[in-house]
Amino acid sequence: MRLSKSFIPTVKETPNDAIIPSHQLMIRAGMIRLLGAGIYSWLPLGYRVMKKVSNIVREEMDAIGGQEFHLPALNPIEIWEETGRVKAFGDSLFQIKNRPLVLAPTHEEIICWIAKNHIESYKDMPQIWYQIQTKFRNEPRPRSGVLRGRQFLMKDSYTLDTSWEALDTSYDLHAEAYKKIFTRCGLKFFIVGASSGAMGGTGSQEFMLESESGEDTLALAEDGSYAANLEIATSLMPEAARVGDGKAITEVHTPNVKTIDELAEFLKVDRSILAKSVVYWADENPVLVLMMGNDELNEAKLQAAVGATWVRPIEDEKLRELTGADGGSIGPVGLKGMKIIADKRLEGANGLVSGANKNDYHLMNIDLQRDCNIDGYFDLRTVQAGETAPNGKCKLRIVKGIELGHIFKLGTKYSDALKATFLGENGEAKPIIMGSYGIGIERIIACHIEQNHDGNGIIWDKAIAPYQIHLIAVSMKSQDVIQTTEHLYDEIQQQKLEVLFDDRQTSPGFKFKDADLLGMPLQVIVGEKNLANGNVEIKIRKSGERLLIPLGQAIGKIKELLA
RNA sequence: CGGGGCGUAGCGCAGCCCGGCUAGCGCGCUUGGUUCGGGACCAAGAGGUCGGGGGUUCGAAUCCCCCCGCCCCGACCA
Repeated sequence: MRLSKSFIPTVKETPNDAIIPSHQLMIRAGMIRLLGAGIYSWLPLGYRVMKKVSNIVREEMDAIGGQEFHLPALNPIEIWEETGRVKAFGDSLFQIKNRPLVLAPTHEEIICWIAKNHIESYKDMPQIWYQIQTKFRNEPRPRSGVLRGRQFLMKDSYTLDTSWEALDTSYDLHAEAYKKIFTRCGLKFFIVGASSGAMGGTGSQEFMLESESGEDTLALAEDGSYAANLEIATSLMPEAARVGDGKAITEVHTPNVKTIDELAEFLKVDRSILAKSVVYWADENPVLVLMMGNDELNEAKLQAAVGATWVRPIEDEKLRELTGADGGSIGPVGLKGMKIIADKRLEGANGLVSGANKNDYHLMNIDLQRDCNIDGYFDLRTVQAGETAPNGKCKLRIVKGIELGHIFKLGTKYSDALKATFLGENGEAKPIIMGSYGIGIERIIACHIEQNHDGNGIIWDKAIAPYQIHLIAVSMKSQDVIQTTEHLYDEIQQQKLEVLFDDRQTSPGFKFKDADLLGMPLQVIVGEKNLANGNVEIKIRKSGERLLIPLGQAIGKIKELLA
């Protein structure tokens, strides 16, 4: 492609609306343009990258036996109602105004619909079905360029299996394919255990990229032995021990003591014998949660523990109505009308201090076994940086991450809802066991730039670079330079290499800056002085290294460097 | 949806507080000329419903009210 004839609108100045490097550079390099919040046009240069990434994904999906579909983005709303997901997605599901249709945010329903109609026997499975298509979600707050958009390109695949064991195999195939995909795209990623959320199922993992711009929080063991989304992360923390032979409960007056820190200070005791009580709504039901000391409650864990579809802190007024006291004086002893659960660290503990359900009073020497009806102990605390990793050998660090992909053992949620069954060997009808696996194509691109750029621009990996070579005619005045670059341009194309040829009538500095901004792996620079000595220059974008090569050997060297 | 910021030429911004000549600057763009190894120089140009609507005023980019859009933080994110 000749730059003089191309539409690659580069921008010198950093756009005002872009904060993170990938977003700024995608705009500056003429890859994308904003149309509305979370809606982007992909311009030719960006679309080349999108196609390359899609092809890598396609190759690896095909390699594990995947079959590519092209599915409708317009879906009858009835199907979504059958699985209860019109309600589950809520406002983030786009609905069409003049027809009972929705814009598909994902495709479990449609896959399941096809399976229901055509998968009849255990002999028809396993199947791996995938698509690379645009999804629509009415995100309340799109952000960070293409990292979170309202319309985005996603690869999803779905596996259909006859048993949970077979699902494990399909799942593992995906995990391996995903590693290859992200590696081929030149990303430094890692895999974390993730929450299954309200989707049910037996497990899920996320492929994450460490980044300050990430929306997820992750706990990572320093020795690499453990990585988990903070929603499910655990650490080794001492549990409360049983002490002495149970003193009787005593009430103490604790005026104006509201927080755990104030309480510890007031009573001159260690935080570890304090049991913090918080009350949450869990699907319309109040639940009291006991945490040790100042341990922070993890709402995702709470939601999973109580099996709720949503949880949120209770309102102050309602709290008073249900317990007779305000937050800070709430406790588990004698509390009626709600479930009480506690963090594992408090399992069976005694000698504890908690609120008396009477403002400005606390109870001491509480024995959870003797004095309370605890409905269950769960891991409910939020892991903090510096805590001991589960293997006991190192510390955990907490980082931000961007989710690139998610693999999910779905189970029978959708096949049950849509009655997608098959006949087993003994003639019995059973629900199809499903898995679902997503990759954000645009996130791969943005993340690649996040990880591979410098002050001058993008640094593409050759696997997904829009072009391999950026050929620069330094001076458009010299006939020698023009003829040589024109000749090189032809030769490179004959070698089936992709080349962007800067044949514009503009100053050398302008061309060099654009070349660094656009970030092709190799720059082939033809200038008058070097050419007079029979040489051309090859600059390696990543290292900045410059090689002087005799003109006749240029093609060979280029091929060698790109091999 | 809560909090904050912004909206003036294609891009980046000044002007607004304290209303007043023809609304400015840099980059980019057009034409001519000079340049040609790190975003060149000279000259001449084109380009604006000052986000939209309403109001106050002799007079509004500027003050008041309503609306829209974009960005950031939070909530949310099968």
